[in-house]
Amino acid sequence: MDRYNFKLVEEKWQKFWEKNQTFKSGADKNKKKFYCLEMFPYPSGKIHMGHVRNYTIGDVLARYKKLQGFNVLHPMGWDSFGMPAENAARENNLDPKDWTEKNISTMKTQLKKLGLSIDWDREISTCSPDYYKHQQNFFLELFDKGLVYRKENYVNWDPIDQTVLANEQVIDGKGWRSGAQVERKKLSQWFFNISKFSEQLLDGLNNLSEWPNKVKVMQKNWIGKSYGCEIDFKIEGDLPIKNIKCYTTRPDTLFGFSFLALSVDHPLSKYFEKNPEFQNFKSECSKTGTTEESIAQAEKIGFKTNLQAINPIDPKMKVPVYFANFVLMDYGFGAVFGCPAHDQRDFEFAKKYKLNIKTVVRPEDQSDDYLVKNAAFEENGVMINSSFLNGLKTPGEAIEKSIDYLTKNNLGKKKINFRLKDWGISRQRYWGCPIPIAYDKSGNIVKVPRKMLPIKLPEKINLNTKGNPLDHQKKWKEIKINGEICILDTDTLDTFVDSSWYFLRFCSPSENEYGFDSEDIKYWMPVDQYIGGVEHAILHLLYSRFFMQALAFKNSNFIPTEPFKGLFTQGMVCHETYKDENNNWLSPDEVFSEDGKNFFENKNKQKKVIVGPSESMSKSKKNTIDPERIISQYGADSVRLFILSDSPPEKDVQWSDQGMIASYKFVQKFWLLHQKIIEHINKKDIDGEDNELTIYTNKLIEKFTQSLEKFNLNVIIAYLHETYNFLNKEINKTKINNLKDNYLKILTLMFPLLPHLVSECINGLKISDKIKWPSVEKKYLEEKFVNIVIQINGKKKSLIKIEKDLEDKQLIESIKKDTKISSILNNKGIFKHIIVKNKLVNLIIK
RNA sequence: GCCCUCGUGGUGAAAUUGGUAGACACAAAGGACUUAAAAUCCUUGCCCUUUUGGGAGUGCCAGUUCGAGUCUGGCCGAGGGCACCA
Repeated sequence: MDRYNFKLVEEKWQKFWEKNQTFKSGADKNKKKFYCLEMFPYPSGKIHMGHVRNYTIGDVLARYKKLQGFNVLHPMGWDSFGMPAENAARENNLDPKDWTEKNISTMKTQLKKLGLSIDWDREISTCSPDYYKHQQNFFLELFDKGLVYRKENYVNWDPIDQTVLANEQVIDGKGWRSGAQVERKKLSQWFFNISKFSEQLLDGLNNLSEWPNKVKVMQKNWIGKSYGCEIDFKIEGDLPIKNIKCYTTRPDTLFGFSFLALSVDHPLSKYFEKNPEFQNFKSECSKTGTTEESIAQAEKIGFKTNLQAINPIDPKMKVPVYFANFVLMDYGFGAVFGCPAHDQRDFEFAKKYKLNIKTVVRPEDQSDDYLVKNAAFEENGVMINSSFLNGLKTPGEAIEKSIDYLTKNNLGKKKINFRLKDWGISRQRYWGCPIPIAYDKSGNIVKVPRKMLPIKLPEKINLNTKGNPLDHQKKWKEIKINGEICILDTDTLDTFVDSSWYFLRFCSPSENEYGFDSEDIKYWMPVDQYIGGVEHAILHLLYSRFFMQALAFKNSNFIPTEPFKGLFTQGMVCHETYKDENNNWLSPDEVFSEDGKNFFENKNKQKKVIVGPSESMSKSKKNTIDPERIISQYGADSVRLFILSDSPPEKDVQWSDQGMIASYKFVQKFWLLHQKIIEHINKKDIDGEDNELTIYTNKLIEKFTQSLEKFNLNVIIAYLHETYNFLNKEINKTKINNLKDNYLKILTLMFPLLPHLVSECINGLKISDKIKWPSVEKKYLEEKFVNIVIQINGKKKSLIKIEKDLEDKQLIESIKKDTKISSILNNKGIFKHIIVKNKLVNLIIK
């Protein structure tokens, strides 16, 4: 018998698929389609195990759907703009383009070795001008629709590197590279008006029945719809401002009003600019940075003004006005009405500045003289000390009545607010899509005419400059528009813009005039199954949903839909972490163990290794396993099998060398079994039908298909082992007349998981027709005998095999004859019995 | 602090959705084959019993039910998300 040579076989079939264009999506638009998409990778250098898992899951699905007769679109591309290229280029004095292209070529070769069923003719790369020229066009389209605007916004500013930092580049309030204290700085930047679609984006979630609930909840919280009220406060003091608008969700607690707090960026702050104490306070606030973490940890501080705010609902009540660090300018109106008794944050502020704390809500089980003492009371309750609201339940009645009152007296109105902020898309970086906007001599915005697109990035420029590299490109910046010299915007677009429409581009990757062809979109969209990491649960997925809305806005040819009908978020690949005595990370290759418990360094076998917890594979912790090495050692099929076998795909999976070897052995074992089966088939001397094998096969088809539909890929691999065990045991007893048919069906089930091995096996069956996903023949699922569990008082006591569909009386009689049961019954009377047809009988005895 | 998810053998996990708990696999121990090793195959798995057999058992405590890993309430633990959002 031959050993299975995965190297030869895998190479052979990969060549075969390529030559026959097996994975090219069909042009026939009358056929049922299936769009299977995995999140496209950032070309960081080499593929990692996370990619292997992600793309294997997608590949199993794509191959399965293809066998079911769907016209499958399964493309791949590169999310190739972004900071790593720029950083790597700067460090090694390279060009980001060269670096990126080299990585793409490496990773493409690696992905091909995995045997993925990808239509490579549709490959796209976001850093290619062929791609981003359409994106620049979309930018202008949205600009014309009024969905893009320019606004001053705060950024994390590194004063040493003279650059803007992303939130994750700020560590403990300091720049990751320079270590300088990060400042808040105002910059004029471009924004997409995503908040305009808050309502649609929230509503749309209800239709996404094939999305994980977790992701929908995260998006819902992110959008953050709240029901409340907008209130006008009159201001007394020596300033020309006489009114301040506030947003609140608790207008019922207005009688507990104790201070008004403003953001330091509130328009009113301009009257305090010259006050040195206010300046101090403001810079104190700005030191906290813009990261959420730092804001959350900051102490609540305030700056008292000489102003007073009047309670609209009780004009005799006048309270001080403060500036406070906990009030954000971009939510509500940058002003908060403080009610310390019923808001913990206000409570802490009031304690610190010794402000009045008036209780206006009591718990339902307390009397009207209830007083708030150590913490704010934020629960449901009953109104007290609140004039016409007294005795009402809150929230509910009391909120309704207070809004009614404010509306009738023209003091405020009902308002729905969203937490979702507009999407800032300007990045002060080189390696991104240039913004197709220029400025004339007077600084006015000038759109770059469409026929001048794309605005290409300048190549081979010096990146070792301070600030934004494009700023230094004097020649590039100058552009003649309608005869006038203008200066291009030197910012580039957030790379999330690139990935917000790439799934549309895959439908028409070579369309030249526009980003996509509307006929193609109508056929292929939405993506039937999108697969990727849960880390993109909010931003990428929300932005993509927004992009569909924005394209459809004021465009009757484009119907707004959800881009991703089904979403699957796979878990990460984890590995134990290792450190040496000096606390340096060690890679799995650098350690060894004889007993699996004690680990030592390879270099110096005396040195003990500290084994840390298993964490998701990352270069920084050195706990990675290189897929390329594993593929060349064990073959693509074995790796695919292992990466899916140990855990459900939505959960994290533990890398295990033993598990990997076991998968490899399975492939080898199966090949031996295959040869035995072929030998058997060729005997042609045992007559008759083999019902047992046919029944087994049909049961398998049923449960295999069900589990596959539910993405229980680890379970179908268990069935695979079961099937191997069954065939291996039964093969010599099997009659061969229908062996070939059943075996082909079994191989077809296995094909999506182990495409190379199975292709080779099917080849050995000498079958000329194309294989199809097998369907269940119901008649083989019906059995004459069933196993019935016998319980006594709810506890399992025995199991009998008996004819199906017996009458209750007959069944009970047969059960009484069972030796175990009769000995337990011992002539005791049966008090009651419960029968679950063909499954279980529960006898109740005293 | 709020929201979500999850707790099953030594390990990764199954369980037709309220009906045989631990399928399948990894690891371990014992055995078979072998001159030996590797490879392969078989058996075992918590407690009591020599065996036949019996019992406990799905984080903990209650409840619903003929019957609970699955449903309800409370508690404990782990993971993830959000957070001065007014």
